[in-house]
This record gives sequence, structure tokens and C-alpha cells, in this order.
Amino acid sequence: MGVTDRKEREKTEMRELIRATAMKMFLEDGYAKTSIRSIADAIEYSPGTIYLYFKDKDELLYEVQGEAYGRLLEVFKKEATSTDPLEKLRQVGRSYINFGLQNPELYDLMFIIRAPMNVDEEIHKANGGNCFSFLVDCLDDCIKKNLLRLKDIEQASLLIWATAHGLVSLNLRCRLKIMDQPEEAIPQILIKSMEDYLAAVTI
Amino acid sequence: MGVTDRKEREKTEMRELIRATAMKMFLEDGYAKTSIRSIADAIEYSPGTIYLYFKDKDELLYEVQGEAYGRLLEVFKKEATSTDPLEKLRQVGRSYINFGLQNPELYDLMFIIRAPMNVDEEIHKANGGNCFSFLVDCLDDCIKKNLLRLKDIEQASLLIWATAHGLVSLNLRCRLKIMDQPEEAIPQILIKSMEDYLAAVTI
DNA sequence: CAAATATAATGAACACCGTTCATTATGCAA
DNA sequence: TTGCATAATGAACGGTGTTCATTATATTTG
Repeated sequence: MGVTDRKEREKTEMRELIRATAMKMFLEDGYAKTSIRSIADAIEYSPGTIYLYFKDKDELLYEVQGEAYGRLLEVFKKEATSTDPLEKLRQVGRSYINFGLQNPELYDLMFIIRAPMNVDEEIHKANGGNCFSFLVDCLDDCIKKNLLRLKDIEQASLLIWATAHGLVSLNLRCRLKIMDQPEEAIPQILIKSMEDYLAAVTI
Repeated sequence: MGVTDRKEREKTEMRELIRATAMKMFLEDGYAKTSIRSIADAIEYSPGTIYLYFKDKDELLYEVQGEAYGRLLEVFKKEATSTDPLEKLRQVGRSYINFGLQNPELYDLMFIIRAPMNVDEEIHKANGGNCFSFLVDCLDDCIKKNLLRLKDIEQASLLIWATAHGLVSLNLRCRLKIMDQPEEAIPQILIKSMEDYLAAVTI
């Protein structure tokens, strides 16, 4: 039965088309401003068709989230390559912040947007797990070699992630306008802050 | 003309009624899930009436934000009273995190929600300025007495705020489910993390 | 090949949303 | 009491996510 094979292939292709289109539109206009209707328009299908391939808009979000986490992990692998554990940690920090600054809508959808993944934590572990592991492994090296003031790996990972996320997300929500800094200076300030932070926790 | 006085009083009272009702509903159900219609319902007026007192839903948000910042500042003043600058800093950190954990919807609306304050930065400075100043003053003491590894006050304020915000907001968005920790343990982990962080940047 | 069937796509409809505005009701001044 | 300014209304507009009876298409069967 070559027919059922083709059918299945067509089905996954259609799913892929919707996913890719959604990704593109989320990236450009953000999740909230991208409507199911507009996605349907873009692929020249009717709105109802989307629902034959995805349960709801959230499922589309999860799918795109997965891809986004994949991209972040790729960035880590490409940019955090130092053999010196501390330098590698600094590279991870820089990469994370740059990723957030360069892909604001993607970052939003990965870490800030509200979606009921509150319940389904498995999806989320799978999605973000690899990225978090990269950080944990990196810190593991540093702590084992006694390079940091922080001793608990999980707690240290949480702290460093929280700091980087705090910097990026406060900026994305324009909360740094409270400081007297020009717009253009912000990226460097964030990077510098992260580096100062890492320096402070380094022995 | 006592009439115009009363008119004016009634007008501000109505505005206040709407604001208070909105505050209550935002706190309970969140900003997104609270509709203008439902606010109108609650005060037994028609939806259109709201627009006689507020330009749009965002203006209502700003108003509530202002009150929320006021509450946070009150918490700071009440809970961060130590004369020891470092202990006071720790108290601020704990208060901030507890505030976020105990008022998730309020925290959301203050720091996470997207609203076009992107343009109007003055509003925001006025709103959050006092809270930020409290932190800055606190840090100023610490740095002047050479108690911290961080030397730039503004950068240090940014870092500490970012760390606390990172911890709270990652938790609010359930991103900490990635770690193998039971739900109940999270508050203590966040507090402990913040304390460990402050300890690490303390000389 | 034709008819029957299974599958895919449709798009109108539903219940919401924020917002506007012509219409109506109200309370005060003349 | 009449006229008028002000306040309140609620239907209407254009949007949203989502559902589902209907229609079109493609495959299998007789």
C-alpha cells in the first residue's frame, strides 16, 4: 500500500508547513499578534484546516518552542566551545543574552509568554531540558575544579539562568528605562553585567 | 457653586470605583482574563461607561500598576528595616521574592505583562522609580562601606534586581519544573538562592 | 468504468474580546 | 416647566480562537 505511505507523508508535510509558517510569523510579529486565520491565509488554506493538524494554538506554540530551544542549544554548541570551564561559562552567558536580544519574539515565546504548560510539565522538560543540561554540565566542570564560590550545582545553575533571564526579560519589557541609559548602550550593559556577575562568583 | 464640586467628587469617586474593581479582578483572575465587560458588570454599569473615565484597558493597567508599585514599596519599608546595610539588602531580596510568590497576578502585571509602555517611559519611571530607588539607596550604603564585590551602584542594582526577577518570573512561568524539585520546596529554594547570591557578592 | 465510501477541506457560526458612537436618560439652570 | 449640558447606554464594528455540518476530493470496491 504505497497510498497510505504517501498519505502519511502528505500529512506530516502539511503539519510541517503549518509549523514552519507559524514559526516564521511568530518570529516576525510575535505569538499574540499572529492569528490562526492569518496563518491559514499565509498557507492558503481555511482556518478550520489548521485544527486538523493541531489541537489548538497552544500546541502550535509548543511545537515552535521545541524548535526554538533547539536553536538556542545550537548557538550554545557553536559559541561556547572553550576548554577553560570558566571561559566556557562566560561564553554561555554571552550567547544566552545575545540570543535574547537578537530574537526578542522567540525569547518571549520560549520564556515569557503565558501558556498552560503549567500542567504538562513533560513537554517542557523535553523542550528546555537540553539547554539547561548544557549549562549544568558547564557548571559541573567549574564547581568540580573549585572555581566558583557556589557549591550546589543545581542551585548555581538556577542562579545563573535566573540572572541572565532577568537581564534579558527586564530589557524586553522595557523595565530598564528606569535607568538613565541610552537605548544603544543596553546590550553592552547586559553583557557587562553578566560578566561582572560571573566574576563576582568566581574565586 | 457647590454643584460642580460635587460633580467633580462624583467623577473621581467613579474613577476610583473602576480602578479598585479592576485591581481586585486583575489580582484574582489576571489582567488578560479580566474583560472590560466583566469590570462593567461588576460595578453594574455598561461597558461604554468605563471609557468615559479611562482611555483604554492599558490606562487601567497603568493605574493598577502604580498602586501595585506602591504596595511593593510599602512592603520594603515594612520588612527591610535593618540598620546593617547588608542585612537590609537581604531583607529587600526576601521581601521582593515573597511579594512575587504571594501576589503572582500582581507581579505579572507589574513586570511581565506586555503593554505598550514601550513608548511612554515617563509613566514607568514614575511608577517603578520609588521601588528601584529603595534598592539603589540600600546598595549605595553597602558599596560605600565597601561590603560588596560589585562597585558600580547602578550595575549592581540592575544585577540584583535581575536575579530576583529572574527567580520569580521563571517560577511564575513554571520553568523551574525543569529541575527535580517538588512544588512545595520552590519558595525556600528561591529565597535560599537569593541569599546565596548575595553572600557570593559580599566581601 | 461507475458507484460507494472514506478522507480532507471548507467556511459559516458561536462566544468571546476591546472599542466607538448615535441615541437616550438624567439632573441642573433659566 | 422648559431647555440644555452632561452622563450613561448598548448596539455595532472588526477582531479573536474554535467547532462542526456541509462540501469536495480521492481511494476503494463492485
